Amino acid sequence: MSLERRIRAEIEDRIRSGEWRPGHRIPFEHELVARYGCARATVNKALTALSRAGLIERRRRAGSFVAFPHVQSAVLDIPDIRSVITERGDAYRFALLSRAVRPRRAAADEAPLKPVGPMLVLEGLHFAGAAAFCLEQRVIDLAAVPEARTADFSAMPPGSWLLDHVPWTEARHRIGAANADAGQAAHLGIAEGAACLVLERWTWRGGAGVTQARQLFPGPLFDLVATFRPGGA
Amino acid sequence: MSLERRIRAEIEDRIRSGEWRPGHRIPFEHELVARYGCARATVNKALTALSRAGLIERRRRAGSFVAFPHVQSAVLDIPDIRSVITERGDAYRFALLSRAVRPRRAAADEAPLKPVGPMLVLEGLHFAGAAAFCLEQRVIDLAAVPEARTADFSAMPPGSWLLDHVPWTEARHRIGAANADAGQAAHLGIAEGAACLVLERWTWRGGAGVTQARQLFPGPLFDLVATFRPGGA
DNA sequence: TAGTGGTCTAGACCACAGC
DNA sequence: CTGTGGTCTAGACCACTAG
Repeated sequence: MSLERRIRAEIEDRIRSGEWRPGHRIPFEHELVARYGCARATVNKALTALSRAGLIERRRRAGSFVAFPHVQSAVLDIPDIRSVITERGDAYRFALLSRAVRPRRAAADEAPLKPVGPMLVLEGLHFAGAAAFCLEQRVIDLAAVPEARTADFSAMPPGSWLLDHVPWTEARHRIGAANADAGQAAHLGIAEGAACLVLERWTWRGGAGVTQARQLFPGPLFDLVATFRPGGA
Repeated sequence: MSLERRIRAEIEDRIRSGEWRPGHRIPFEHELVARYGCARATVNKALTALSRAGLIERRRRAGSFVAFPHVQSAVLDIPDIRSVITERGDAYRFALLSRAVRPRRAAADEAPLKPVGPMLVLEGLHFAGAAAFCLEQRVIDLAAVPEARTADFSAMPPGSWLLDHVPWTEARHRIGAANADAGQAAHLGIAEGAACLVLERWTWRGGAGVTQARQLFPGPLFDLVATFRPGGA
């Protein structure tokens, strides 16, 4: 453990424990330098990291203060489906349901994918053990990824294949809820109309749209992840 | 713009543009020191920041490399409801629907709130203009926040009130989907059974549970936010 | 074993916000 | 003004690891 991490951890503990409440002024850099007997750069690095994490606010001439959690903002970590399943101890499997090549993109929901060329349209199921975990509908721009036309998606999920072949540089996400239609419900083994969590993802590479994925997770509550971020903007 | 930010931005641009593909070795620190004519600490700070952001991976004796987006992980930013609404240009309003004090916590869904004392149970609606935007059901531990017993929640959302009175130090979130029941549907002005996005939040202060909130957003697709994070774990 | 990144030092100058 | 944090320098030693 580096000294910088130790300084950071000790201050973070005092904040999280409530010993230093929001608004409390934490020691000046030169005071911490004296306390730890180190250079100011080391103390500064620790405090800068705490500031980036939103735990403290720093003001010139005034000092550093425990941040007020002004905004109820938080960050949800969306992990990879495969790792979610395997880390729960279940066996992961992907099954392709359908595959088609469409001459061009549909207008509505694929708007972020700019090119108007042939599109590969896939539908598949992610399994956790024997149970369906996620229904995935995916569109791949064949102009951006011509190799996808001959790729074998029968066992390998398209997301993983794409990662290996066309590393993305940018992604956007949308999250929401939708009632499962009859076909989706049958695939997922749930009742028609049951609420599903919907995760949509668009992926670009160097400004060019690569793929769009729409993933349905059967509810009622999908435990994603929890991350902590106080302060915020 | 500091020199460190400039170095970081220039490298980040080359990665995001696709000029430096995943696996590409970026210049050694001493090469960047020569290129920018600065100290190694400055270059190191820039590269360390890129490494933290997941854009590059650093290996001793080998160098720094553009990271492979191994994991399809991403981060969803969950903003404050009020700011979401006002930033869309709508007027924000909160209306309290019900208020009650329950002798102790219910067993099931409030498990993370450890204390078994009296609980304040609130239900309210967040409005965007005239339309219901979010139905909130909240439980406040009166042992942790005794002032809440006499607080006026008729217009001020409990989340904001709590922020002012009991700044939290830790929060956990869960996200999912649920079918609106008859009562919820009526409040939200949607059909019974319509899929809603559900956001659950537990808040602690110094290890003691403070409050639990369950928020229903009418679907179909709630545009939360999109953040980018390549690499990942 | 040689060269990389990880960390730290003991200074320095500056911008800026409180006093 | 004065003192804080923001940034940078020109070194240094060390741990690790790839060759």
